[in-house]
Amino acid sequence: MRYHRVPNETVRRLPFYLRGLLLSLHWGRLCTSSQELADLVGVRPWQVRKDFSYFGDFGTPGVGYDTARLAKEIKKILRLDVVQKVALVGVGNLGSAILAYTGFGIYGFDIAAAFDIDPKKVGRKIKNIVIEDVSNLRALKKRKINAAIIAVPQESAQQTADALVKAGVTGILNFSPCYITVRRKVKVITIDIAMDLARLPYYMPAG
Amino acid sequence: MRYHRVPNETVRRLPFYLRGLLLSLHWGRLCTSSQELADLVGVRPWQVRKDFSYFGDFGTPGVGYDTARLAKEIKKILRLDVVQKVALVGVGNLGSAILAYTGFGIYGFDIAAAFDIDPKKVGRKIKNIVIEDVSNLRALKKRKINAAIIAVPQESAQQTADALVKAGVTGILNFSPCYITVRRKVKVITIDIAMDLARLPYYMPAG
DNA sequence: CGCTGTGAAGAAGTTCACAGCC
DNA sequence: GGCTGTGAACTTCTTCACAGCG
Repeated sequence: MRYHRVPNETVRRLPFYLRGLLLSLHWGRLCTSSQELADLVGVRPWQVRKDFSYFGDFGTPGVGYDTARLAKEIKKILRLDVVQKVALVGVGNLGSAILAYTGFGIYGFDIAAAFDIDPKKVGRKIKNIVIEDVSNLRALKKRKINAAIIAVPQESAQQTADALVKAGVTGILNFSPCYITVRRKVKVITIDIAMDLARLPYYMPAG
Repeated sequence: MRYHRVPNETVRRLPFYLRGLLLSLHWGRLCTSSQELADLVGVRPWQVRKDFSYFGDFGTPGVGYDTARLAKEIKKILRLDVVQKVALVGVGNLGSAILAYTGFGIYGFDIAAAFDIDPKKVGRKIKNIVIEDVSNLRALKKRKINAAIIAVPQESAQQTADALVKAGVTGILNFSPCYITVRRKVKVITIDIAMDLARLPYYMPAG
């Protein structure tokens, strides 16, 4: 199985497995079976085994997976074994919430800089980070930041992305409700909150 | 094609099409072709046509789709043609940002109530909404609210979901980084920001 | 001609069932 | 006996290619 292409869906599930394993580890479980891990993340055991099989033989038959080792392996696969510096662009309501969020740390992310276009915000300090003017984006490469979170209004999302790519950013998490085009080699993941909410009623029984 | 099961992926794309159509409408386009719409949302034209074909013949050969009509049809399919009342539980950083967000309106959502467990927050007013104590969740059914957004800390997410389901909620948008179990018939969509960020480095060229 | 709608072909992802190891 | 790893079957989704209508 080792030589197959890894499905995108498998990659999407890896962070979920990691979360489950860290939880399992936190509970003191030295060993975690595919069944236990599956229950923790809401999938089926064979899916778990199949997913891991793309990367190697991590488990021990009759026993399960070494919790700590598997967590480490997944971190390596996802390249979360080194600290990933991230820039935040747009410190409005959502941007501020992201800055205040402490959940990124366990995955090795460090929000190392924050930018805004509003002169009233520039210079203010949130969580030890001084908000800079967006013109400073140019210097991102020098600061070894190559991922960014976009939390600006929709109408400036594309130009923000363009500036980021120009500054050497190769990964973007976009919270603006719009489709962003970038050159191949740059990965954009868009989270559109309203869009996810919008498909909820479809699945809800009539009321 | 009309009698086939609708793929989940198609349902996931419908809100994107709706966003594109509303944009097209905003630009005064009476007619939108599958090619134009595809460009607006980042898919291929045949995907657009196939997706719509599950629901009916909305287009005119040689011309395209009547922009306003198609938007209306999608709203009907997604049940966004009636106002959907939504409750927000957890008015922390993220919850406040969601309350302040104005992007839900165009899809017919009305955040009609907000709840928190912190007595210091209860009674405060944000955007014309008075924050209530979580014990008031019980009355949701009477208030005809059957969808909710969970923005509470991870450790209270499951119990919040349980309380919501008990109160008659059948659709939940969950922002807590954890897997929530509910009985069949209740739809949960989870947005885990850190999880989406966590798969970004995998796709980024080494740096 | 241009653009839609769709069966059929192809690709991608999931589930099964069981061999094999502890 | 228990649990992993995986080819093969199956299901789901995407893409193609083109008939058919305006």
